[in-house]
Amino acid sequence: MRVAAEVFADQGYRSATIRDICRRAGTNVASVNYHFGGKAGLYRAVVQSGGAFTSEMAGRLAASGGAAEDRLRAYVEVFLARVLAEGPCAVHGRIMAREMIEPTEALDQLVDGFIRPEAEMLSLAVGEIVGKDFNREEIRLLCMSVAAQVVFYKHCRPVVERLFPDFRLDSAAVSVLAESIAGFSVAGLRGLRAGRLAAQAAKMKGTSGTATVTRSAERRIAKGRN
Amino acid sequence: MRVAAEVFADQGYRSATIRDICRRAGTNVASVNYHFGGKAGLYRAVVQSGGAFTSEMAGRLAASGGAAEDRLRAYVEVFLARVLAEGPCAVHGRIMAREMIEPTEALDQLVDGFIRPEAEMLSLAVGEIVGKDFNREEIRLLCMSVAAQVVFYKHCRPVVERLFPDFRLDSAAVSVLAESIAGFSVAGLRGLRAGRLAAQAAKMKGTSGTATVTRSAERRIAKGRN
DNA sequence: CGTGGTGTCAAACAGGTGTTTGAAAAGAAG
DNA sequence: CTTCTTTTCAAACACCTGTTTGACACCACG
Repeated sequence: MRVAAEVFADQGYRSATIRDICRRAGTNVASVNYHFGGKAGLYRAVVQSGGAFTSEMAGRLAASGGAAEDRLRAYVEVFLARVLAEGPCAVHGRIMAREMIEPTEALDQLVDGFIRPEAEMLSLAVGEIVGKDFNREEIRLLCMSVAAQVVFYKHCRPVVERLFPDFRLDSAAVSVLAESIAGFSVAGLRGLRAGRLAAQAAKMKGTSGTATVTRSAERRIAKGRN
Repeated sequence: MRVAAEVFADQGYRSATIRDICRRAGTNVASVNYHFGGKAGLYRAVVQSGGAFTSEMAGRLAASGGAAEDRLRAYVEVFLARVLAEGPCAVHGRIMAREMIEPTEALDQLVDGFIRPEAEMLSLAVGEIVGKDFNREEIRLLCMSVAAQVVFYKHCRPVVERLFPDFRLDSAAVSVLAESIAGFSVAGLRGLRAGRLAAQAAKMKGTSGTATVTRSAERRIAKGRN
């Protein structure tokens, strides 16, 4: 039921009431219990119904082909467009955002079915950009740094709107936003790769390395971490 | 009431029931209406009660003093520590996270009282790092990219835990996490600054700069720096 | 002792929740 | 048409929500 997806999307599973759903859908309250076995069954059906997104993502990412940086740019673009999409075709993204904050049993299947494959693609691209000198845990953190920038505008939109009332997210703004996120991320990954390479070169030579590396290394040490 | 803050923090305003709060607190259901005038009054009192955090943040940021990159690192560290803090002293952060997803009237005062001053500090640091060639809107986006990486681990923790079951967030992990976020961000901001400078230099020389050209120029710069 | 104010409590209230029920309607098969 | 299954519907059910109520205990003060 489309209206059920809509209501679940912007009210959350707990706050949504089947009476509201049925009133909007023009049907009876008892019908959902008859066809789905209850509110939970309806929700499960809604969650499982949205499955045309991963293929779209995979398609665009596969089409963009070769260069890792282009794949990352495509990832940010597609991911952001889906997450910020308006209208009825965005309910799946909104439900997923809801699930992240108020997890139900549906989150597990959502993670395994949608999020994990995308994380895999992102991880490959990030790994290529930073090079072989980063281990799996480091790459994992960097992937989350990239993905975080996208979901931020989904999860913190109320705060952003209050903080910058003139900040609008029309389709043009989404484009420059995607470019900003992708540019920042690519620059960060490249910079980290360069820094790691320089640090390794310095270690091999036994010298103290370039100015840039020395600064961040000194900072790490002088920090006196507790 | 501390237990009220606790319950509000991990149940949300709507799902939390005053009966549950009062049962845990060992008091009567009517007392909250007597003292606070209702559930909303209790919540307002709880939200306003947590006000010792901004000063701590401001103190550490002021103490770290001069270099913009150090201030950014301090920002990430303090922000992340607060956001991921466990125990009773973290309820304010958790409530703020809740407010971002399910905004109530309390969000406005939360934004003006806590978030805006921190955003101001972050904006200053980011502006210094990227240099004068970025306008307010660009810097704003970059600030959100930095902050996004921190709040990500708050908002998407359920997803992260399901995606990487071995990913633990003890205090040691938080330290390396902060270092990863800060390092990635600083590298990104530095890279963007270098790219912008190179693009401007190219434009002054009369060469036409499309996005592709700019990107390759960034690449040249990033490689040339080491 | 009495008195008024203050805080606490169990009970009740009015409204909303998901679910169940039993009857009525619609449709398919003989 | 009859019979059977499938679907729809209004009403009721049991439970939970925030709030109100009126009685009861406490306590300083006169």
